[in-house]
Amino acid sequence: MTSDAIQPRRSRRGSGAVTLHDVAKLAGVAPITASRALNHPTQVSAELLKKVTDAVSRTGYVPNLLAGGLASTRSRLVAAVVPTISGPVFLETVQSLTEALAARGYQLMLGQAGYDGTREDALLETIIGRRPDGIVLTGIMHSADGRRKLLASGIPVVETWDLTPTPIDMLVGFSHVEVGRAVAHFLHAKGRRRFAMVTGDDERARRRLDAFQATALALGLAPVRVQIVPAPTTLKSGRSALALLMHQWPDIDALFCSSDLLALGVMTEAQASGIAVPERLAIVGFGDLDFAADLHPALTTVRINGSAIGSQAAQFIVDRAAGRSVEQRVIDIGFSIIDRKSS
Amino acid sequence: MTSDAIQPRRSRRGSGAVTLHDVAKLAGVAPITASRALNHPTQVSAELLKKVTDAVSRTGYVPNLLAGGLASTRSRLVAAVVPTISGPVFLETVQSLTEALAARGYQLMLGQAGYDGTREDALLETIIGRRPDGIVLTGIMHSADGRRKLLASGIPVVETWDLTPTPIDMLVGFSHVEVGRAVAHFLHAKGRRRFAMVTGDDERARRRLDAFQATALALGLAPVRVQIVPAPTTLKSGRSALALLMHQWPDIDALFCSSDLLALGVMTEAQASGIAVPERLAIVGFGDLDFAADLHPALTTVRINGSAIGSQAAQFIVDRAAGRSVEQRVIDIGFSIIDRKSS
DNA sequence: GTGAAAGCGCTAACAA
DNA sequence: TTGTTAGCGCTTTCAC
Repeated sequence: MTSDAIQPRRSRRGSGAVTLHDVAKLAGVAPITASRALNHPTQVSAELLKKVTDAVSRTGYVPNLLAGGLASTRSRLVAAVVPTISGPVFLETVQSLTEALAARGYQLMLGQAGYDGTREDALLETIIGRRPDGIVLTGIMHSADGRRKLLASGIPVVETWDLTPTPIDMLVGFSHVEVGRAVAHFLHAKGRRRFAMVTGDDERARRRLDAFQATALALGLAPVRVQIVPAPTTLKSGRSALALLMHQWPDIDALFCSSDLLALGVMTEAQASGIAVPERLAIVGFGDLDFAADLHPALTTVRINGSAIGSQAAQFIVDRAAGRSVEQRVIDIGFSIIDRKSS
Repeated sequence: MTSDAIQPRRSRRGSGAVTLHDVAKLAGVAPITASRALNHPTQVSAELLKKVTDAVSRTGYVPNLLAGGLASTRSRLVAAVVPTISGPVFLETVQSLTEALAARGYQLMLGQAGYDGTREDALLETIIGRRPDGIVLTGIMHSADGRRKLLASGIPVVETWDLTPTPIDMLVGFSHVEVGRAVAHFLHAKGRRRFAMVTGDDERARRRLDAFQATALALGLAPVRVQIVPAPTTLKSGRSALALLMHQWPDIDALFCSSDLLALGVMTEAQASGIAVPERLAIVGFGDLDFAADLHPALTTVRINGSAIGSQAAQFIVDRAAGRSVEQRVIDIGFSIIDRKSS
């Protein structure tokens, strides 16, 4: 297995893996020079560079990023916290974040906090312990204690998917209140008058609900009929929510769902029980997931540009790491209502 | 912000964060003793333990895991590689892996290799560079070069979601060939005779296809009609695949889809174009995603116990890290066909 | 049960 | 352009 040409150093400690010292020795240079050749190739002569890269490929050297991070206080690691990876809502954000970071030599580590926030503190501890160059928070968080820990850590933090009045550090999101308002106006303009909402039990969805209700009232409509379902939302809870709603208030004519998955459940139930969409009931989702455009009927939904959120968050962190001062710390990414057949 | 009681050490280098030295000084003990108190509380006196934990909470100390990992050659980090996190197939596995590892003090770092394997090498390099205590591979990988790198790194590797004849190290999966066979027999037993398959363009799905075809032939049936779609599979590609299939071979009576998402697309298209499911066309999916049971009609599908895969993979790695020798290195987790209304 | 010394593998700072 | 020195913050080894 191991080549006879290479004599691994033997010592009481250490992993036994090839180190920069081995590479340097083989190339006939000092360790720091090998380090420079690899990290700042422009600062060394072409000849030396070649000797070092040769030595690297001959030994199969893989830099120890733990050691590098410790010495340079730059781990090239960014942590992202999501409620759960099963929730498809943040996938687009995480995906674009991963790519934007990878392109700049950073790596993403994903943490799941759970919707209830139980693991939040333990998670923060392990995250901060890895000394990431940035932390991206999506859609949750905010025990006072968590805020304090983050602040104390001195690590750049980007909050996303919301606009809070008091951001910890940087922020890229949109207004959930505006979403609720806009959807109410949208449905009203379509001639709908008896609104209902199915919403997951999380804080942001509730803010959309509140604004949706208030706007309906302001428009002189009947009270919004509400069905709360546990987070994370599922197709199943959408189905049963519609069944309950139709049983209690058979005359509703428009339904705003707090996620596209709920909307899919609602549409499934509607189909199974012969409720015509959109004729009898207009349906609006939230998230504009992959499948929304291809449902039958195609789903009207609120689109959030998750990619933009991810790449902007990456930009924030990379700028900070480069020592550039970020003057615009809060970005409102907005949203749009995609008008399709279901409404 | 910062308490006046604590004087952070000033030096030319370092992050300025609270270190174990600071904690030790405040507690009036040697650094190594503070380290013991935190990592092996049973080895120190109760009195000393209290002094140290007090100092920790007063300073807000968060251990630097980079330094710890470097010194101990145990990073308490496990890397998982998936094709993409948008593919819902591996979510259950990743989720249970995360939880099983977190419960044992390990953290998961997620890497996306892409379905084409372009980023595979670069990804491996960064992963190995972090010196994880284990690497879990799901559903992809296997350039000869990648195998070599993994082998050379000496890091425990668990391959999942497949049974390969020549595993790199450890393996927990199931036979895709058996799946293809079983589904063919299942549909045959249901009285279906003219099979079709819609399948994503990835190697494992193709192996299921091959077995499905071969078994159909062995059963004396007509050739399986096949529609290949690009990976990752989507609802949309399911819709258009069914449209194409029905156009060319309107008499097919059973359709095996390589993912539940494809099946959902197929069912959507069937509904949109008035094809009765299961009367005229039986549909079988793969994955048993969350939503499968709640579709209308409920989706018959192949269930893989993703949680079991994840927790077994975690067990493998933790055992290895603890120095326990793993004698059973290959585990066949099996699969089952969940018989619902769509067939 | 507690501590001193040494070193994990790398890079910042300063020289030459 | 290259090298020397001294650490980054922690844990191992060995001694008391």
